[in-house]
Amino acid sequence: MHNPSDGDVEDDKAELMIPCFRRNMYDEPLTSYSNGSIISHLLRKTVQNKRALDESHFYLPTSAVSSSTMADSSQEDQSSVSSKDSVAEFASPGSHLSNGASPEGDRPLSDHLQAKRARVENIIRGMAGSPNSRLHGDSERAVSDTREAREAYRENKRKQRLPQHQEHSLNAAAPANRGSSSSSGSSSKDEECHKLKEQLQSMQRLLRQLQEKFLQVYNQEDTEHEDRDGTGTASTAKHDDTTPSKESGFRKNMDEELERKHDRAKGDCKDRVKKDRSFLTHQKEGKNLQETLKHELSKAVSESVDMVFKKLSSTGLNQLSYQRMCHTPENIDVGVERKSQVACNQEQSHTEEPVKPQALEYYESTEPCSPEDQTEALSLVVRKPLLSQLSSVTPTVKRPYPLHHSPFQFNYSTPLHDSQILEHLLKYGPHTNFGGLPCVPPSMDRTSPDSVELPWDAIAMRSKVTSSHLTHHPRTSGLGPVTVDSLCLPHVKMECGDMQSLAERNSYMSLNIQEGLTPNHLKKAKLMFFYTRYPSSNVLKTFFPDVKFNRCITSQLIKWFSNFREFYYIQMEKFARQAIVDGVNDVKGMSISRDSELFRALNMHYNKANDFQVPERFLEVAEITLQEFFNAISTAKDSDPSWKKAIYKVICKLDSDVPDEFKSSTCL
DNA sequence: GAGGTCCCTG
DNA sequence: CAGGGACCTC
Repeated sequence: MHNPSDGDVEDDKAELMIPCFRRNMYDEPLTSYSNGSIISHLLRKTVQNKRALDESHFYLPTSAVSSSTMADSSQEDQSSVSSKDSVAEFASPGSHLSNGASPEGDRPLSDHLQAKRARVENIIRGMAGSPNSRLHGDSERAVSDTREAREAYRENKRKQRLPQHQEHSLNAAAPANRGSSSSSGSSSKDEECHKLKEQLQSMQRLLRQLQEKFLQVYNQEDTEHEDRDGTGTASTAKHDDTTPSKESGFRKNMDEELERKHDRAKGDCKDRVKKDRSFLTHQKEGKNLQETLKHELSKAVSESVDMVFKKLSSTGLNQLSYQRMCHTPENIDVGVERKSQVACNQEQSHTEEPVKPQALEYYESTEPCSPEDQTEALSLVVRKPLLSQLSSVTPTVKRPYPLHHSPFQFNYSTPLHDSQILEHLLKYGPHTNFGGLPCVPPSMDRTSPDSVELPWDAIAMRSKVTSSHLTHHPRTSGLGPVTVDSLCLPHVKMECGDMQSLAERNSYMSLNIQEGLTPNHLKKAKLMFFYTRYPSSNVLKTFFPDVKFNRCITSQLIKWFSNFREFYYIQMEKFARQAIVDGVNDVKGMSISRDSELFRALNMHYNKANDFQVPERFLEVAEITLQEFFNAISTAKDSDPSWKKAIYKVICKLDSDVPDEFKSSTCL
């Protein structure tokens, strides 16, 4: 495409860079928004401009350049690369102006130089120009490709330019402002634009200062490294390409443009540069300064972009975006907190000046609305339980997790919603569990799709916890303050009044007449295993008060725990050996968390319904056990037939007290 | 010998 | 998980 003008580029290098510079600065980013035709169009324009200038066909006055009016008819045929087109292209704007620049040849050569100067001035003014005209003008580009091409052409004639991405943002943000550059939006918009403009101007001033210093250094080195410009540009562009953000394109273009500016300025400011050279006598210093300036320059550009973006994000874009979010809150992963915050944002949206970029704040901040406000705003009963769960389970960790994953992780202080209790009371009934163990009977229907799968008694227990045993087991799960302890049904009995009394009677009626052990007893025994691995007969008698103990029953209970231990130790040995096979060298690597496979295996065995919050102490004991096995096996002690006995001896000392709740006769 | 545990088997 | 035998401790 450059072939037509390859031969005569050199003379007007400075000017020729100007259109390129402008495109890179403002127009090229547009291509990233999908319009390839604009690229080719602009490239053609570059060639045409070159030719027009080289041939000194005419002088394009500043006033003409600043004009945004142009006959569409002259733009329709821009696609063809011909001198004729270029003439028409430049002639048209002029012909529409009062001074009516002549198309051909009657322009003296001195005017050419004047034109150069005017264009340079235009560029400089363009950097400090108001974004308004561009904002409005560019918004038209989205209409159609043809329209965009025209508009791009038109833009090419304008002085005022704003970084493309910025305009793009405003485009998306304020479609209502689309229209001619002269049309004004609301007064607040203008204010915003004005502020933006000022900000941009200040940044541009800074940029120019840096640029000048940059040029000094570059020109100082110029004599030694003639080809440095190319590599410098390439490296700069390469550097910026590594930035994956949307800004990178802009920054890249800015840098490229600055490089070109530097070239241009080399031509324009040679005198000044020569003077400057005399001050830069030390190459090394110059290099350092160069690097510093490069850094400063890119930083300034980056900051400028950030500031503009920040500013823009606080204007129409976010008004619209968060309003959209407000209207479709379900599109977001919302807890009720967020929903309520939407309500707050909606309130705020009525004000004309959102102070912060709310689209961002929407996700980051939870402050704007107080919990009281949330409650007030959310009158739906359905949501309230969710709200209370989210806000009270782990106030500091705002992680809404499904209830059915950890049904017992409730805060003691959590007020249980009446409808929730009622729902479960109706669903399961008090008899379901009150007559049995604190845990859910195997036969219990737990397949309810309802998120609250825990038995009603467990729910009821949440609201009131007695808890002497809390002092015994202060450590709780990391997920919630409720320990396994609160799970036990006895809480209900002790604190739930009539209903609990009913359950108690039921319990006695159903269990006291039984002489044998029931599945509920077995389940209770398994849960007790989390606290004690070696319960004495007395302990068993204490915690199974509803069992008529005889030798057989005692033996059976003891046998149960023996079996529990067996499984426990088998698992420990298995995992310890596996760890050794896997190359674990240090016993410190043998830890057990609730995510551990070993824990899951144990939990599956002793807490199959997973409706019991395993006490942290059990994890500790299990970890110690595992480490004991690990040490014994890794030191080949397992060659001794009775090598496990030493381990048993250690573990049996780690028993904890079983929570008093297990003693309750209503438990069994 | 009673009580308890471990180990094996089904 | 139960049954049963071997073994240990008191």
